[in-house]
Amino acid sequence: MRKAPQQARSREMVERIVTAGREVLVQHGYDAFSTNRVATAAGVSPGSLYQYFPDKAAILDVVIDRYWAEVAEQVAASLGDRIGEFGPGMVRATADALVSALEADPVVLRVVAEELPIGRNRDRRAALERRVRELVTTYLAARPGSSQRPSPAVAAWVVVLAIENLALRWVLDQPEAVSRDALLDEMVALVGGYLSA
Amino acid sequence: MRKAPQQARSREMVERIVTAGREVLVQHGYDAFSTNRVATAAGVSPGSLYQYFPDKAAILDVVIDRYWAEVAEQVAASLGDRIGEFGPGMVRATADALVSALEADPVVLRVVAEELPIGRNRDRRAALERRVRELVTTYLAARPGSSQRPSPAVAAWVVVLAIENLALRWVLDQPEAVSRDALLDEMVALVGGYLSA
DNA sequence: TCGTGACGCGAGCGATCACTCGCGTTCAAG
DNA sequence: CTTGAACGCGAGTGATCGCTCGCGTCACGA
Repeated sequence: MRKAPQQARSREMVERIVTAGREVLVQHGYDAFSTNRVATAAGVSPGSLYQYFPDKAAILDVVIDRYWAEVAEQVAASLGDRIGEFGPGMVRATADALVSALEADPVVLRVVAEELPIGRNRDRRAALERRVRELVTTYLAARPGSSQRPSPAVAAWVVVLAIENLALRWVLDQPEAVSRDALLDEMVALVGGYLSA
Repeated sequence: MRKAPQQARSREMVERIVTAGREVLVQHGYDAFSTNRVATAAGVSPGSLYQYFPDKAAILDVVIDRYWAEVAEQVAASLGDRIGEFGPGMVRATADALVSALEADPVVLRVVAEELPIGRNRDRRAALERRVRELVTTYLAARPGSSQRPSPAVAAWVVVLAIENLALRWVLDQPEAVSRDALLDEMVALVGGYLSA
């Protein structure tokens, strides 16, 4: 941010810009995400954009940050709530939370996950994964069936990446052969089978 | 393609354009992938590009197509060779083939998988996945430990997506905690544990 | 050898882009 | 009320973009 908005009207303007950025992204796609278009959609002059955002990418980053932060929040919350539980129910609940978070706004998800150059998401998604992975690591280290073959950290890496991709692709591709319940069943089987292999 | 090159020199020019496109993509990134730059890198005039390519995206598509087709070819070949075998060795060999294929040109992989709008890759990657998934489906349907809980098609979907993401992220992120052998071990454990869960 | 179509060229067009700057307006502190 | 800073504006700048077009060159069948 070039400078911090101090008055209420400027804070509202920044909000309008970010919201408009999200809308332009969803409705017109990444290629049409131009500063002039975002400014028009926000009902703001192009010059006003640059009062608080250093460049076009900064606007995009805020939009992406907000999306992934929201997803991370939901998953981490669900995971944190059940960190004491053990067994398949906990896996299922967490997977459910992830799928639900991704399902919440599939249009934004599609744009963010399929149309954007992934490099832009990389840091944010890495943060989401790291956060979840650490929770899973401590969970695995504490679970009863200890003396696991892979270290908790490695096992967490495997589980998180596998589940993440399954959830992402299920929401985006909606494979008709796999119902939502079936997806969760397979996730539980995948994780359970792996950890007790 | 706007029209097919008929003489030898024009076929060579198309080749130079595609090769130059790959180089521009690798060295300057997606944002700098402009027709003028590709033409300059190929030692060709901008006008000549449009004799055989309808637009900029077509050049990019050929570059991407070639990359994923190569990966798919290697994985499918390895999978086809061992379609009769059963047991963890087959899983490991196939995973090894995938990792090797991705390792072969990590620079192109990084650009293709991280910098490009994924929408461009989508069809090609979907083709790769479908091809592999079908092979895995027939493999699962024929394997001894039959009467599996999930249908072979669903199990193949799960296994392919999980392994694909693990391989991709391992090659791209090179997590120091996970050696190449350890990665393959975990993949075998993941698949084996899942299928016998 | 000649004619014809395939080929290759590159200046340049119109459009769009990210971004700036000078000016008028609004807010809030004193 | 005064005043200076924060704010918002939008025409405009220079650059770059994808792409075209008219012209000269070359390969090849007859």
